[in-house]
Amino acid sequence: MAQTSDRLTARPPGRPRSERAARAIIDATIDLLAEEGGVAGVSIEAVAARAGVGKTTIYRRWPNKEALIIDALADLKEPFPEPRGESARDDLVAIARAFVTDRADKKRLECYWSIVGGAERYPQLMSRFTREVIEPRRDVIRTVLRRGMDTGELRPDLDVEVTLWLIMGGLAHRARSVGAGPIPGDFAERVIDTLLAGIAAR
Amino acid sequence: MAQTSDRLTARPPGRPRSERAARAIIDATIDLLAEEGGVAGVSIEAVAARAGVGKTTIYRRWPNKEALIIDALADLKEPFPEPRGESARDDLVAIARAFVTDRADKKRLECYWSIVGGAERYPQLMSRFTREVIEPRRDVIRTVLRRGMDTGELRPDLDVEVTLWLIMGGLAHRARSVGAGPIPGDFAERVIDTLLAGIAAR
DNA sequence: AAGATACGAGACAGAACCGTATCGATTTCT
DNA sequence: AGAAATCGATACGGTTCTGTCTCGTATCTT
Repeated sequence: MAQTSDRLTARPPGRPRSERAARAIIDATIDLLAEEGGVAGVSIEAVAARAGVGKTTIYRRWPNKEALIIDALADLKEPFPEPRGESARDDLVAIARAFVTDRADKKRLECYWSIVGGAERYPQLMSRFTREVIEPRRDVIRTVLRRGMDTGELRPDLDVEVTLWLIMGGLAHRARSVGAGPIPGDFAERVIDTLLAGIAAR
Repeated sequence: MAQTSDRLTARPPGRPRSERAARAIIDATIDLLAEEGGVAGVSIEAVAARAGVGKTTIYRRWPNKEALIIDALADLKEPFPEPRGESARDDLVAIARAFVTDRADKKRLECYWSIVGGAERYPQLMSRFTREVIEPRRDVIRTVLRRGMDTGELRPDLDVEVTLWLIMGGLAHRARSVGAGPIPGDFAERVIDTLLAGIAAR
């Protein structure tokens, strides 16, 4: 058998594509998306310049901006801390605190706002981001809530979906509101505890 | 005294500026801002075309896009229903319901997302919008919460600011998440009641 | 060494938009 | 009637970006 027909080591002829360039392009895309505060601010030219790459190198891999951003989003979905599962409150506080302080989560959140802001214009981007980044995170919170309902720590008749919107909406909003000053260190705890205790007198 | 010196009726010579054109420009700006999902989508050329107006007519009144949008935002601040004040829950539900269903509030909310999305790029726009549109609304909710604390309907040790973020963040997020389907008719009540009762078992 | 492909750089035409300028027509005051 | 300013329309040069193409160079396989 000729070596060229080995299906495991088969490789197209010529110089292989640079993995390094691909990484630089993805990174530049995410950074720009987070910084520019909108999909409109991410131009192929800006990505190429920041990545130190020719435009050709980008167009060889992606047909247009939207496809590039869609692929880049996959980069934001990965790491996620598994809740310890000892107490619903502790788990929620840990998640909320990461949401507010974690650097990776901060970038994620900025990309979130950039994409949500242009949701009408780029619906594919929005749905992809929702499916790959947001929903998995919602699922983790959902699991924590369900476990808390099972153990009796949370109300058995809890409205899980509404609670999800309250937690994520409250945190995301506060994190974005620059004018409101820096986020207090205990903000995450206060959100969870307010939600746990309720605002009605008893 | 010559008529021309009458300070009340004094008017510069020549054809006066068309009030009708000004309205059409403002309306077109708001509509575009809401539809395009971002400040970037609002171009002077698009505004002129939609308003049926020459670009000159816009530039005669505003020096650039940002100034135009800032003025246009004033249009979103006006009407606001005064809470009835009989019960904190009823007031909060009324506000939340308006937030989710009211047509004017819907447009307001879309403009909100457009502006928040580009907050880094247009900080003036963001701060103006916060001051003129968001804060007054927060104030109304704040008043309702304080009154509820006074009457004993709400906890005396309520964390008002956190509660504000939870309410507005939860509603705004749900209203924006297109992929999640239409908003259930009872969503506003469920948000307020979940918040009132808390999610912890008792 | 030869062939194939990718690389960064940059030229290119075309599109969109900015902000200014000019047009003849219109509206108001004197 | 005449002066003054606005009107919508459109032309203009300048900027930014798109997506294609062509350089000369670099890196692979055979």
